[in-house]
Amino acid sequence: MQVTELADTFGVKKDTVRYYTRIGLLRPSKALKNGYKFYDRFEQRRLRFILSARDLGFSIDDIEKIFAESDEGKTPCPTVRVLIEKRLQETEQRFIEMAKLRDRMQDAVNTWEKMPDKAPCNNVICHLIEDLEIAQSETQK
Amino acid sequence: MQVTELADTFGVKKDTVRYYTRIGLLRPSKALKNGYKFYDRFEQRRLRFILSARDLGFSIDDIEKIFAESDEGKTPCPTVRVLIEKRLQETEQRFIEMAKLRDRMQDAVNTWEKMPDKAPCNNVICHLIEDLEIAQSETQK
DNA sequence: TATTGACCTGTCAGCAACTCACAGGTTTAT
DNA sequence: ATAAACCTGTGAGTTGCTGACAGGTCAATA
Repeated sequence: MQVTELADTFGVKKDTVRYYTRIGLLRPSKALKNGYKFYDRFEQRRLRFILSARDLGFSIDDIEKIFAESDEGKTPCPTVRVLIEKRLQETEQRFIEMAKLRDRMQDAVNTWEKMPDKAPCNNVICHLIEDLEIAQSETQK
Repeated sequence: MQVTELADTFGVKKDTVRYYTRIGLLRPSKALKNGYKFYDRFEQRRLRFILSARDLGFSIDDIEKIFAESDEGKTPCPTVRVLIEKRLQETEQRFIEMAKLRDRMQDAVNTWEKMPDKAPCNNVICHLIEDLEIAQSETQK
């Protein structure tokens, strides 16, 4: 299997496979006479693993660590358990921030509906943005 | 005001101010005799604006567009209204994806609690990750 | 056999929004 | 005068890809 077939098999882009290869997550042999890279069953398994781990929020760096351990014959499971805890916390955090951002944005849209456009005077760039807090506190009255 | 004081005033890093300057969002004069950049009241106002817009989810590129319009004397308000709608949708989308990811991760952690560590055999890299779907469907029985 | 065109390859550059590293200039205190 | 502390601008690195591109390969046709 070379890059195109591998990519198609797993539903990813060729460039993604090439990227994983370049950074060493995949290690195809260059056995083909024309010098093209050849991905055997083992590499296919590795790609499947990479994609599963990616879907669980592991970073490329995490996956490298996991591979390093399993390549040495050690079990990567304890590392995996530690890593996912960390990534889960980060995701939780980013989820919360994202929710806050969404609320701020929604508030802005709502508030702006009642506000007119204004040409910029020398002191103001866009009054919608700059007057937002004031406008919102007015609304609360 | 030079970079350090400006950064401290607005609670951002010097490097952030430098970055905004480098990409042209801030345009300090080089009036100081030692060649250091000087940020006047107007630039301070611009930085405040950048930070407000950033907090509302506008991208650097968006902010550039807004500045471009207001610098020409046009009102950026209509652009701002259009842009925030787009950004809000994107944020909503990412929020949803984040929630899904979080749930997948949480499921994995829960499932793994009942699973032992295993050394990698020649076919398996980390069975926690590779057996996850199987393990989860078993749990549902 | 030559040649056209399609397809395939690896490598380099670029994206967002910073952040870090670093060599060197400036200022202050001794 | 000199040393220490601080400040500056610029270049490179970060994450996880994605796109561009010049050139190699191969099957089919003339």
